[in-house]
Amino acid sequence: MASESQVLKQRREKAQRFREEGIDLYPRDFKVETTSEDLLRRFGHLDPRDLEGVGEEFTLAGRIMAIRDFGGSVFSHIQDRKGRIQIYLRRDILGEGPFKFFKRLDIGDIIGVRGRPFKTRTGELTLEVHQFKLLCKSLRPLPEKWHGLTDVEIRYRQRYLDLIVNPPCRETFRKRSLIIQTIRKFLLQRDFLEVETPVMQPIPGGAAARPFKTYHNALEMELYLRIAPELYLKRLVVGGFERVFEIGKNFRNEGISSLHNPEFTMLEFYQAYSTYEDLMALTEELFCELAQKVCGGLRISYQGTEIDLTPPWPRIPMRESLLEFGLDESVLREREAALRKARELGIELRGDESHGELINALFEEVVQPQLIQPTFIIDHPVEVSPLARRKDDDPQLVERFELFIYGREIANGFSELNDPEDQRLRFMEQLKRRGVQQEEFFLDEDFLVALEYGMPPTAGEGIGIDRLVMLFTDSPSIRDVILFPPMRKKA
RNA sequence: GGGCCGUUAGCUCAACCGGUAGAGCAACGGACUCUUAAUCCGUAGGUUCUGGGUUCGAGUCCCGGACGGCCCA
Repeated sequence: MASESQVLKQRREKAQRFREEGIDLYPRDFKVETTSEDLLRRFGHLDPRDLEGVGEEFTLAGRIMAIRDFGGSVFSHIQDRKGRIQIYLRRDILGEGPFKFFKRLDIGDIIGVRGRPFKTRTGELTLEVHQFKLLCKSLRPLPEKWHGLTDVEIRYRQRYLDLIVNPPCRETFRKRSLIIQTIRKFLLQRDFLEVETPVMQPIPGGAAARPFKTYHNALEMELYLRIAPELYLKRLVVGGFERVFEIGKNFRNEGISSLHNPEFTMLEFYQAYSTYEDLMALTEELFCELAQKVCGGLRISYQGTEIDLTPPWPRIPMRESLLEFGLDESVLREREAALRKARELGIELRGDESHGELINALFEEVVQPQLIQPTFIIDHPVEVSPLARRKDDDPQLVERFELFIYGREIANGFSELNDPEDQRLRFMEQLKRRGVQQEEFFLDEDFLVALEYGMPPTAGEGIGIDRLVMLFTDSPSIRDVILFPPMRKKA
């Protein structure tokens, strides 16, 4: 660094003086007995007088977040993983030397304290410090204390600062963890087996997306970061793991937006001897449990809109949904009418789309944005669902559902296609449709072989965890629920 | 990829029509033994994102670039 700011220089000089005085700025192994939250829970409700009877001392540690110096006494707040607690230091309790030393500490330093809880005149539970120890010297000033840190660029690039000074940020990521734990428990309780399948795949399948490419030197082969775990999880169902799930990262080499991140976390689960109807019911159950645990009820607020998760949620066939939202019946009957309508709406098209693809495009344009309350759209065209089982009474449609909330796709599931012949046909059709413009040409023969050994009738589902967390934490952008979103290199 | 907006002290933000770049917090020195945005007195702190251009003079106007945000494809 060419020119260091004044504040940084002062801090380094101070640290240097401490070192010269023989003070260890980074000592090891300070044992903590309790947390701010624990003390507040145990003593916060007590009467000041009753508290005087508590002679016990407690040891905890945290980062100094505020200092109010009164000369002979100092109030300060320290922050640990559970929250903040006020501490109180007095010259006549600590003695001249230690008291003076404390006054030389900075906001941002980490200290360990031991003392007795009491209540101040204003009723705040406070630790009267009898001993303290510097545990880590901070060399940089923290962002300002009451505006906090608002610069989004710094919040993403230096997430640790966001976490230190912005409580809602900590809350969001705690909730993210709680959501994942709740999902895991929910599935384990239902006898699902948690598995891990390859992230690096020779043939990226299970979705339509551009993959990231990499190369393995020893194997001398090109590998792709997975765009979905689907085909591997179904191999496991063939293998007899009748209920499996995986929570992990998928990677799609596509644009970034408030709803899209190149790496994102996905839950996929597969349940044999089930249908998409079973999974819709299971999804309702799962979301209810999540809403209760994370938000305390089934009515949640997202970006100022109330979302009511009370089941059952409407199940609307995709074709019917088009009529419901004002499209003419002719778009369902004739491909030409659908194409005309799509053009009229300004949907970008190649022109050779199948009728089913057009219907799906019309749905996404016209209906999807209006699905604010939880809604299952079911029975998609077969052309946009190459891995789903056809409906027995209409082979042009499949047993599939997508869950939409706030106009966003949150979950996608279907009765799995387990007829290897049909699967091969469907793959071929996909390739025919996309192969021309896509340089990479994939057909997962190994997966087809697995299906030929026989996969029981199975239903499977994927849920985008990041979007789920956005919903339950009222976060407007996917970057708010990803600890370290990707950023261009700083200039 | 396109459009719009933003980037000024460590942080949050000002700066009129182009005329010496300022405040609060943080920091530094001092006073103060129940404060919590503590208070009071004093001090210091700037490559105004970057590179060009216009001008007597640019944080401000023009052009290029970087990074970020929002919207669109």
